[in-house]
Amino acid sequence: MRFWLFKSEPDAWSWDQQVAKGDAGEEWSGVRNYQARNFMREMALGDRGFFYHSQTDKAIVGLVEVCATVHPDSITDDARWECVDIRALRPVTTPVTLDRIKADPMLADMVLVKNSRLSVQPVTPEEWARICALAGVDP
DNA sequence: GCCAACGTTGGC
DNA sequence: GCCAACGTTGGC
Repeated sequence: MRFWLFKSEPDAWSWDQQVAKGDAGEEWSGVRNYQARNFMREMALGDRGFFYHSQTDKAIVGLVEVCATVHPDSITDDARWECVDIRALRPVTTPVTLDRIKADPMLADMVLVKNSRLSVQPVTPEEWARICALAGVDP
């Protein structure tokens, strides 16, 4: 199993909206960046991810699971763009903020820190375990 | 609201 | 194929 991070502006698509979709999940549509799309192509069913709120919160607020592998993005006819579906697994107990991540030597190399603009990004198993511990949530 | 970083587009 | 111009993102 691999680990990922999905970034969203809460004004556009929030954790609460994701939770409201239940186990059926929702398309992670709207990604228009090749790097991000390529990561989604690598995702397998059951892969886990962090749900990160950019802009206002700047924090990881929940855990998600990939519930459909890559398929055409339904909101465009442009065949270049594909996406996966994700569903909410559980919320974190303590949101892990960007400041907290930057302050942690174990997390200093995260893509979130190195390339803040990439909206879908890989997370290492070590980073996954560390952030789950900080968040007070089962991995 | 500003600005830096970065990705994409299009002219050559 | 290069590179300047432009648009977008996201932290501050």
